[in-house]
Order: sequence, then C-alpha cells, then structure tokens
Amino acid sequence: MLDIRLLAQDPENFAARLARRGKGIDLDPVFALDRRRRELIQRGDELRHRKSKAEDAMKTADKKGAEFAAFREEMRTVAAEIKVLEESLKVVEAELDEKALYLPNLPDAAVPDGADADANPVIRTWGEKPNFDFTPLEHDRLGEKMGILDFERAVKITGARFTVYKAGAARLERALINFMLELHTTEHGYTEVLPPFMVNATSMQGTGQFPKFREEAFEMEKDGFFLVPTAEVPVTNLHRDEIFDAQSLPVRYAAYTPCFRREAGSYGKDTRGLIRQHQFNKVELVQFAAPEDSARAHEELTGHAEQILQRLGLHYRVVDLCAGDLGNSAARTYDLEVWLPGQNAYREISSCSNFRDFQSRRAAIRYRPEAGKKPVLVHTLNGSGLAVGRTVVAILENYQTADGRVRIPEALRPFVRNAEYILPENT
RNA sequence: GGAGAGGUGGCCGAGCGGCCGAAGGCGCUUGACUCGAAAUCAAGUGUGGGGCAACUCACCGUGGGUUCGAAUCCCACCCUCUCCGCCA
Repeated sequence: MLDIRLLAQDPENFAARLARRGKGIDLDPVFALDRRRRELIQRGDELRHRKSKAEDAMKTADKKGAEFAAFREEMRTVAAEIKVLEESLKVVEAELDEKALYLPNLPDAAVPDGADADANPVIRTWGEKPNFDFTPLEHDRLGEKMGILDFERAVKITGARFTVYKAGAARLERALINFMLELHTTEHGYTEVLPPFMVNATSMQGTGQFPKFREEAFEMEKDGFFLVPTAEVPVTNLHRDEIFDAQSLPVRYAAYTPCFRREAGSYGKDTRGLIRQHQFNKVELVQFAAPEDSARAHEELTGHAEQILQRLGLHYRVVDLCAGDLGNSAARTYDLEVWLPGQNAYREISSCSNFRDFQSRRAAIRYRPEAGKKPVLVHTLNGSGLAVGRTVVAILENYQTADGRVRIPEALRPFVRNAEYILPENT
C-alpha cells in the first residue's frame, strides 16, 4: 500500500512514477476520497469535542435539574448526528481502502524502462552452458523414462499440475531442501522458520496477495484459511503489528514451505513437467531491514540465492525486471534464470524483491530508530532461495548422462549418503 | 466434541457507568550520586488519525447494542488457557 498523504503532496510526480508500469492509473478518485475522509473526521471530531465538554458539565450538574435535562436532550441529537457521520466515514474509508489496496508499488528510480519481460536487461551471467555429445532430454521425458517422475498417476490421484516424485527424484528434492536451508542458516546468517502452511486473510492482505490476487489462492472456505502461495506470507506476517528495536535489524529468516497456487489464467502455459505446478516446494529468504539498508540488503539476498546455483554448478543469468514486468508489490526485482539444456532456454528459478515499505505499511511492521522516537516502517525483502522443483528440473536436464543416469552435483552428495548418480527406477 | 476461566499499555497486573488513555510494579530513556558500575533517588516513557499551529479525536480482543456518558452493563463473534473425550 502506498502512503496517500505522500501521494497527495505531489500527485503529478507519483502518477508519472506509477505510469512507468504501463497501466493507466487514475489517482484523482483516491485523492477525492481522501479529502472527503478528512472532512468527515474534522466534523466528527468537532461534534465529539462539544459532546465531551457537555458531558463533563453533566457529571457535576444536578441530575434532577432542568439544565441537566436540557443537556441530555441536546446530546441525544448530537450523538445521533455523530453516528450518521461515522457511518459515512466508514463507507468512505472502505472505498478508499479498496482503491488504495489495489494500487501497485512505485518502481524504484533504478528500475529499467520497458513494457514486458523481453525488455529485462541481463545484468550478469555465471557459468557456462554444458556441452552434450547427445541431445539432452527435457526433464519430464527424462523423469518418466527413468521412472522417477510420475505425471499420469498424479492426475489420477489429484489432477493436472500435480506430480508424484519417486525414488531418486524424491530423494533429490528432499536433499535440495536440506542443502539450501543448511547453507542459508550456517553461512548466510538466516534463522530457520517452519511456519504454518495455511494462513488467514489478514496475512494475505499484509503481504499484498489480497485483495487483488484472491483468485490465485486455494481457499479452505469452511475455516477461512488459505494455503500459502509462498513462505513470504507467513514469515513476513510473523512481525505484523510489531515494532522492532533498531539494533535487532536486519532480521533474516529462511523458511521451507510447499507453495500452492491456482495458476488461474495460465491455462495452456507450461502444461508439461514440473515447471508450473499447483503445489511445489520452495525455500524462501525473508529480510526486514532499515530503509537506508534495504538496497544493500537486496543485493546481498540476491547473492545468497545465487550461491545455491553456484554450488550446484548450474549456469544462470540475473535479469533486472523492467517497470512493465515488475510484480505488483515490488519496488525492484532481480530474477535468477537457470539454463535448461533440455528446453534450450533460461527459466526463472528465483525472484528476489525489495518491497520497501509497501508490505510493512499494510502489515504495520515498524522499528524504532532511536529509543523514545516515533516508530518508522521497515523495509521488507524476500527471494526464493530457491524454488526446489525447478532446481530438480535444472539438475535433471544439466546433469543427465548418455546412458540414462543423472550425476549428482558434489555439493549435494553429503545429503544423499555420497551417492554419485540418480539411477533409473524400474518398478 | 463437552464443561469452565480469561482477553487491559513492551511485559506483569488493578480497574465503583462519569474524576480512566487508564493505579501499581517491571522494563526502557534521561538526570543526580559514583573513578566507573550496581544499588538508590528524581523526571520521562503507548499507538494511530485530524490540524500550519495551539490543540483535538479515536483506540482497554472484534463487531453491534443500552445510556447524555461504557474498559466497566447486554448480545454475537474471534482467540487463548484448564479439565474431560477423541486423536498423529
């Protein structure tokens, strides 16, 4: 959520910055509602003030006297008037909220111009494309052939966009989760968190999923809970309505969770394989930082996610999302795109974003820069470190051998009893 | 699922329908004392909104209601805890 008061001070500037996202956003109705809101507050305060003064007098007045009776009659009508004002205020605030909660974040000044993903500049590349003396298979063909990924039976037991992992694939997924968490917690200074996999609607609003992207969430209608679309939601909301001490920042959390997404509107996209699933595993990095530190923290966090790819020896590139491709809540985002030789393409495997105060304003997450001073909104950041299913895809495609096995990267071997290869499973 | 208890400021904990934004304690900040620290003493210390400001309004789990007036009374809901049952 954006700061309406700030926006109202310099409407043209903010409108121009929002326009970089490419969608026409009309701020005038927001400002009009904000003005109306302040009007109602002022009139209400005035009446309440008059009423409380009268009540002070009534406290000591003779309860049976004529003066008391007169006051009582007058205040009765004032109370009714206040009630009417409060009701209109409630309506105006609901409308304003509705509008304000739908406004996207302001892109950082450093965000490159551009309309869509094609305009995202590549800012660095690590490693090289592996050479094959055979034609590498796509992971889903390979996984099926090896008998370690079962897409058909997943359809039977659940439906499309779900997968059953078996044997070497299941073990690989599990090893990757452990590998990632171990690295981030022991070398990068993150505290491990294992949060609930269902959250309430307030949490979803706090991080910006609601109200705009409600269609994307799996909902437990009966209980009012939602399956987490990413660990970002429960982990960022850990500190909702809290005030950090200055010295406790930055706070860093690493969390494994499965992620559940309805993928509404992506019918026909990536229908095969593990790339786009309704349920996938992810290790997420979340940071709470002081505003002046967040840009640096963003670079750092991105580097932490990159470390995973580097240790696994996977070639990737980093792209700087342009204004038109930036997610709704983000002020700046770097995507890590891993090379997939089977698909002959780079695919997103991590997205690292700085939300600045967009989420913290919604979720009221603040810190006190100095004892006795007013609390200030923190900046929140997060990034995948990494999407586990897509990492499995990358390993299968990059490390497949001519004889139908998959070599396991050195860094991962301690997590699989030093096995060197994933072997076919013939059951 | 059944029975009961309770939700008040960073924490603990009082609170008669008006004098309660809220006693007291702890914590924290500042000052005094000290070579320094501890102890002690003194003062200060919630959040948000409106207003250029003086100032003002709201907030005692949430939402309604009664009343001139509600932290305090009534209703509904949410949450927490204890006991019983069930259960990985």
